[in-house]
Amino acid sequence: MPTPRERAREQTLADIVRLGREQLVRVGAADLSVRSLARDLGLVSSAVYRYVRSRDDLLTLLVVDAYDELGDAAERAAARQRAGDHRGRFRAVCRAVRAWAVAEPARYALLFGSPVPGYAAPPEQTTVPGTRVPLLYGRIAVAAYGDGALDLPPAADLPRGLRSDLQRVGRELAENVPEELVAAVLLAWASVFGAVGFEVFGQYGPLGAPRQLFEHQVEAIMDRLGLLEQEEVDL
Amino acid sequence: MPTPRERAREQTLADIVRLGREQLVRVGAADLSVRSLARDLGLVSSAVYRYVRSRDDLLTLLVVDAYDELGDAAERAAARQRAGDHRGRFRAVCRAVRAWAVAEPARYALLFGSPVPGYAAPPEQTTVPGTRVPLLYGRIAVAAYGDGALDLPPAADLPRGLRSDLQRVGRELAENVPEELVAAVLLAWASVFGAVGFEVFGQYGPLGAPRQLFEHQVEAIMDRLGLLEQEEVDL
DNA sequence: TGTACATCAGTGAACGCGCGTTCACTGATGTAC
DNA sequence: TGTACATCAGTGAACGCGCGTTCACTGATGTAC
Repeated sequence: MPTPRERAREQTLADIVRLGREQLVRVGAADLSVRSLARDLGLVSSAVYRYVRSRDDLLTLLVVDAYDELGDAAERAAARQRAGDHRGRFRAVCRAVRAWAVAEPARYALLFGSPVPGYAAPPEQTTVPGTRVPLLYGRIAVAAYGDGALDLPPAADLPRGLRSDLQRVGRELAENVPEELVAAVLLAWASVFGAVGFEVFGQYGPLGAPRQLFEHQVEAIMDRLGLLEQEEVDL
Repeated sequence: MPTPRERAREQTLADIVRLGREQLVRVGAADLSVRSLARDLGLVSSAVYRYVRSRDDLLTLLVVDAYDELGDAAERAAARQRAGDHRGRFRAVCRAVRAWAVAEPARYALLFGSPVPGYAAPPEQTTVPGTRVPLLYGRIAVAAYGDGALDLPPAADLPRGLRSDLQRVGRELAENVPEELVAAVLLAWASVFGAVGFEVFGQYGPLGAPRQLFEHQVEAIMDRLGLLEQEEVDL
């Protein structure tokens, strides 16, 4: 049973995240400021320090918040597809990622753009939310592999250091995940975010139909990952 | 025949770019400041305005400088390979891009990371240097296509808006460039920079062998672009 | 070739602004007897 | 149930800092006659 004081505290903390989010959208991570957040809250600047140890702490809060919102959107999108439709699930995740990024360019930039000068996200707080999307891609690929719906490229002979990296990541997904699967997923993941980043950060220049380009790219990425169409599997 | 005054002016302008570069490396684009650059130059802050109209102007100077250095490195790397070795040229460009990005993370971030808040690069100054690398990829693919060394995916039926985008880009490369080639190059380009960005901005987390991963990814990207090995072409 | 004038790099003061963080404090809320 | 004490959200002043840009100025360099 929370006391009124406790409820007020949680309310204020929620306000801090909400208004911090809005400020992020307005001015970007580098210009995010405790004082201006305090003004938005209707508090004196020093009061914010009752809730947040420092500006870096505030940034971490917003990083985790953003990763979680993106992760939620991606996982919800995947869950809306039939479990066996691996290609549909992969596609849905890509669309969710792009939609979130286009709707929230400033927060996308906080997560995947330049590091904020002088700030390093503390891994113990950001690693778990930050790996939700890549793990989701990995689980989709593993499920497809289990169903014979993933056509991996022939095993290349990889150098030792890389093998052990890929094995380590693979073990976080499931047992006996082939290294080539992990490598293929990492490339697909980087390709999706490369395409999204180029669109959000304006590298494509004045392209008329960015959504159509992305749709086409997602199909190509799935083809190249070896993710088969349903009918190909049924054969 | 330049007067001493003119030579001094050029010298100072060069110093501004050089010290601006160093400051970018130290503090990042968002914290780049006219006053601190003036201190590095041994000038009073207002003196910098004899050379640069504003802080945004200074940023543009550094953006162009960085695009040109990257473009030079990529073009030099390509030129060092045999003209007919398309795969070798593509690989060399990727390695040059990654090497530059790893050596110059702050300048890579300026070009490909989050937009600097409140700053928009003027297209009339940045478009030409900014498109050197993608055009280079495009030219390599076109040359390979001409030699029968590019195995394009089957032509998909693309929506109209996307077709015209791809045709427009294709026309900047050569005549009669198939749309699928342009689409494939755009994806390869985004994939390379997606992978480089993930490495430079730390999305891969503590990966032991990032260079080896990248090497492997470049081969996969070339395979998936349809860029054939030499021996495959000779057959 | 020498002189008068124009150009322009660099100065120093000033404008108005915002920042993160600390600290002693007040007064309302919560708790133990 | 009532009272004494402890907790803690929020205040207001202060610290020391840095920023972009303008402006009237000085004095050296460049140019036209």
